[in-house]
Amino acid sequence: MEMKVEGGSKRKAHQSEDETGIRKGPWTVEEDTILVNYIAIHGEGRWNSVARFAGLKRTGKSCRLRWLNYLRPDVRRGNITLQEQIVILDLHSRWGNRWSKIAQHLPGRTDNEIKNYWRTRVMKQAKQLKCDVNSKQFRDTLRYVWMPRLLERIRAATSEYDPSCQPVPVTLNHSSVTPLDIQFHQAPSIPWQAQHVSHGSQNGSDVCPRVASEQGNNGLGGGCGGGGGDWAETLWSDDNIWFLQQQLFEDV
DNA sequence: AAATCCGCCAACCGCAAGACT
DNA sequence: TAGTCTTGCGGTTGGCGGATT
Repeated sequence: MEMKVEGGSKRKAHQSEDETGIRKGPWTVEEDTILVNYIAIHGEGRWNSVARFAGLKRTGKSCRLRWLNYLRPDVRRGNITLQEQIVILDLHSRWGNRWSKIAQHLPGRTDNEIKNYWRTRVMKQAKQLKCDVNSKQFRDTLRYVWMPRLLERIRAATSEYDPSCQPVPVTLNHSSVTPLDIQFHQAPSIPWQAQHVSHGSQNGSDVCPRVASEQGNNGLGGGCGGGGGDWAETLWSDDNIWFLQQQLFEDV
C-alpha cells in the first residue's frame, strides 16, 4: 500500500492503526488538510479536541506536533543559515539542550529542527574529533574556533568584508557577551575581535605545516579526552588551529 | 546494476509540570 | 487536596533517499 504524503511525494506507507483506532506514522495530505482547515476555523490549542472533533484518528499530541513542526504557516524551511548556526551554538553554550528555549530566538525554526541540527552536525564533529560533545574541550573548540569561523564567513558574505584582510583565528572576549544580544535577523553583535596570527599558509595554499594525523592523534595535543597540561595553550598552536579548521569547517 | 552505508528529519515515546475538576 | 487531563519538552527511533562500494 502506498499513499501520498507531504506535498504529493510518494512514500511507502507505514501508517497503522492500533487497537484503539489511533493512526500512527507519516501524515497524509488529506490529514494535513483536515488539520489546517480545523485550526483555521477553531484556532490552536485543545489538541485532544482537535483530534476528536476534526475527525482525525490521531492523538492530540500527534496533531500538535504536526502543526507546530510542519503545518504552521510561519515555519521556516530550508538549511540553517550561518547566522542561525551562530545563534544555536551560542545559546546552546549557555543553556544546553534547552531546544525549545533556543528555538524561541530563531523565528520560524522549531525545537525539533534545532535538535536535529545539533545531533547531525555538531555531534558529528565531536565524534570526528573524538570528543565528548559535553566536554569542556569540545565546548571550547566551538567557542574559540567554530563560532569565530562562522563569523568570518558571515563577514565574508557582507560588503564590509575586506578580502585583503584575512584574520584566520579570531579571539573572543566572551565575558562581555550579555544574554540574548544576538538576533537571528541581524548580524551577530558578539564582541569578538579579529586578530592576525602568524599562520603556516599565509600565501593562501592549504599546506599544513605539520600534518596532525602523522602524529597519531587528532591534532589536539594530548587529545580531547583529557591529558594534562594547558589544553587551551595546546589548542592555540598554529598547527592545531590549522588542523581544527580543516576538520571542522569544510562542510559548515 | 545491486547492495550497503549513512545523513537527514519526521514522528513517536516517556516524563514532568501546570490546569482543571 | 487529590486525581485526572492537557500541554510541552527532550530523547529516541525508524524510514527515505542520496552517496558510496
